[in-house]
Amino acid sequence: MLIPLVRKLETFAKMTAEDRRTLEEVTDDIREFRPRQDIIGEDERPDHVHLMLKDWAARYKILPGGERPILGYLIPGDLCDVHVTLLDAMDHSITTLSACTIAFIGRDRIDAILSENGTLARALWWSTLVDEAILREWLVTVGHRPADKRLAYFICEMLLRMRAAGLADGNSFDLPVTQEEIDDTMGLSTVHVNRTLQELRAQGLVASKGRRMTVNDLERLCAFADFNPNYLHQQNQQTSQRREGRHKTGTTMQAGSCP
Amino acid sequence: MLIPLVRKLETFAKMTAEDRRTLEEVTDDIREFRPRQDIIGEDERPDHVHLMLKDWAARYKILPGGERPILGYLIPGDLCDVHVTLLDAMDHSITTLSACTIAFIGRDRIDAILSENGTLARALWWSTLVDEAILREWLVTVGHRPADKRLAYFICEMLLRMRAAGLADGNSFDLPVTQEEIDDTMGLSTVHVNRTLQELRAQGLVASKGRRMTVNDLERLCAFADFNPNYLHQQNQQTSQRREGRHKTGTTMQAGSCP
DNA sequence: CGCAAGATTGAAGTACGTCAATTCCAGTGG
DNA sequence: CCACTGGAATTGACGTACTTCAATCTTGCG
Repeated sequence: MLIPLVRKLETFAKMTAEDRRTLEEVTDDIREFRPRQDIIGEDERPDHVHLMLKDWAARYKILPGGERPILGYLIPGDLCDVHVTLLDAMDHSITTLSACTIAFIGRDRIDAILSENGTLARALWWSTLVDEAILREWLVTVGHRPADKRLAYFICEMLLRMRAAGLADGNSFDLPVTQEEIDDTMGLSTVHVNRTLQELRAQGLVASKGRRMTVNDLERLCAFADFNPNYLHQQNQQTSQRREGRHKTGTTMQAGSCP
Repeated sequence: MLIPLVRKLETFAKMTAEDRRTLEEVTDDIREFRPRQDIIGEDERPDHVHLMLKDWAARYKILPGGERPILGYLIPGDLCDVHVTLLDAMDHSITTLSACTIAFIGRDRIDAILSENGTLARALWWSTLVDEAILREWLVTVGHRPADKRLAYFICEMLLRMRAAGLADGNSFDLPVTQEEIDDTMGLSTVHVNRTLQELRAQGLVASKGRRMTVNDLERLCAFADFNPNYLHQQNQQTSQRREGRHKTGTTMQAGSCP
């Protein structure tokens, strides 16, 4: 269950057996969620932190006009807001997309880890910095790139993140997201997302059947999207992949080596 | 010099005299910057944290097409990335807008504060969470609101942040930003920013002469922009303003009370 | 006073949005 | 095994908020 989190943190620093045990001990409150069920709502004041174990969730806000911008996706291994408990209340909501498994970790237990285990504390802080970097890159993409590059960028990012969690199968991964959710994410209309996706398919950049997204040529897709993966800070990714020998396919494209 | 930082942190928790002294001791490396001078560039690996003391700076990236999206503004009292030193390298750059005064704080000194002073550590973490919340709200605004609301939102936010730093004079504040920089921020063209600003002025919502921005009717501007200040997490702002008696004008509009 | 940066204006083009059907498809029940 | 159903994907026609290009005007400043 914890493999995605451990894999992700190993991108930053080697985890010892004890670190892993600490993480296991702390994730004993595991809950199941239905699709499209709120995990936490705006204005609530959480006393625990959520760790995604299976499937995807999304952060969102509701605008007065009824629109529902999506602010980020949480995939297995993502820990949501290590320090939310410092805030007065949530300024956004989090919902599941598909049926999800999520661990609830009490704030005291997180605080204990942060103060007692230097390696883990640093790794967790590192992951929050990466979350913020992702947010910045989304801002660039949504605000300054045309529709086709937005979608290409989104697919690149999610593939690399899923890889880092050990959940991609070479160049394809499960994308449990409707086109309507993609337009809430990228600030486009459903119609335009649909047509733009068709274009990407027509150019042979991606293929998708059902929820499965396959990137035919990651190098070309990255180039097309001006995707520079440095913001994901996966600098150790290549070595960690090599060490663990996870990938069957010998793709030339690895995180960190996009043009 | 430290008033903006202290004021800001007091939004979260009361600072003792010793906390203030700690902050003062740590800000002994003060440097002056020219307008539009890079403070730190993408791919650099900083070994210190920057604290804005005077005037504004901006985070930005450079796109292959030459565009220069702005990702955030740093105003006096803003501490940039308390934990950057954990990352391999900067994924964006920071530049001054006008002539700035900035304190450089070594990573060891920040780490010392974080491990030795609980109150300050919590306050600093709180401020990083607020930074992230601001980023999320920008994403909503840039991706999902029309041009006129984007600008209105931007002006609301900067006024409230400047107030929280004690740098607004009632409803007006110095906005050392050109229209071109606003369009790099909000993902619009210069021409459209210009026309939209004129519209806001024509509706009597704002007035600006030179670098001075004045909000004529904050309540109306907030309503127009669907501005909900909860994301700034200034919940104690009202009390702290009352306690310190900073404001001359008796504006009805305070952070936390937007409709 | 004069220069360069910034603000403003006009005209023409386009990427994207909206509305409204229609088709596709996974899951359910018979 | 097939028919049914509701959500999701797709398509077409049309409208518009925004962009681009290219001047011109204004302002801060040495």
